[in-house]
Amino acid sequence: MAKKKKSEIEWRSECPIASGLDILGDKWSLLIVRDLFICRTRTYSEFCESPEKIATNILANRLKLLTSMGVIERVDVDRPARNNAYRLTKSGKELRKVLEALGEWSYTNLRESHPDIISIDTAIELLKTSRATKSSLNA
Amino acid sequence: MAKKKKSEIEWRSECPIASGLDILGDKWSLLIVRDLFICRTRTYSEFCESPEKIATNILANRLKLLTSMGVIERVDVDRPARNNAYRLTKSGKELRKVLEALGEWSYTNLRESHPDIISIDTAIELLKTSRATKSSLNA
DNA sequence: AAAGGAAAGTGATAATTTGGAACTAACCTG
DNA sequence: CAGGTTAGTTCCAAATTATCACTTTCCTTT
Repeated sequence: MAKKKKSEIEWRSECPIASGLDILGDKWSLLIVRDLFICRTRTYSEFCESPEKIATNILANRLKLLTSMGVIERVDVDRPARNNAYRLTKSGKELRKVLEALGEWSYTNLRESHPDIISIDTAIELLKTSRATKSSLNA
Repeated sequence: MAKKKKSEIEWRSECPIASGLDILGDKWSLLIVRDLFICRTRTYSEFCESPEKIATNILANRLKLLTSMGVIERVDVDRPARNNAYRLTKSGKELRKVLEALGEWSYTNLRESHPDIISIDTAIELLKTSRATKSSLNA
């Protein structure tokens, strides 16, 4: 295995929930993971097109962090960045239950304050079809 | 039902995952929820004593936000703040699956970068016994 | 082989949020 | 009714996020 610098993370405690939040506890990281669940692979510019409109520097920062933590990886590890999409690792795929539980909670509990909220299944459909072009193919 | 100002939240999209993160997507909110799952009720100063050491201004801010979103509430709605603990609402209790999934993921996937991480069950034991005093009683 | 274009980032700077510490207000309690 | 506790606020410095222009690389086209 090649060298990977794991973690400049400052773990706040030994608690697994706190530690998960040390990595994933922000508004963007799990959205990157969500996109990869839905589309399997995703290029840099495709991430930028998701409806939440992540800033490019934050995207670059999160992709680096998630890669260093082994949650995502390049589809083609040692080929140039251009059109070299990202995908979930085994570890990343294991986040499925977290995303499903969060999405389900939000759909049933936030509707009053956020009337336009849609179900996970609808969200998946939307994200998939909005960009059903190349990256869904090279999976 | 009395007036509650729901949400000054800016929803980034209609996606339930993104919307959940609009509220809970930070390093602290779910830790407050975690504490309440473990201890059932929790006072302001007890939250401050949790091992991650949240700053008091952020705590106040998050308690206000989670209350306004109906995730937590005062145990004794119309009595003075002093010793008036917080607890989960029905909505808040439904976050259990999110926390469990996150904790499980972290325990199995972060151990390499965070060797001291402990299991959820151990974390629960620790938090419970570290402050098994009053607030676990008035539940 | 050079020109052009698009994709993947970087960098500069402004706005917002966080974190730490001290401070205040309200209330029990003796 | 004095003193200590508890639940916050306020202030300010530091870190993070957002906006947006810029650079670089490499792929295609001629």
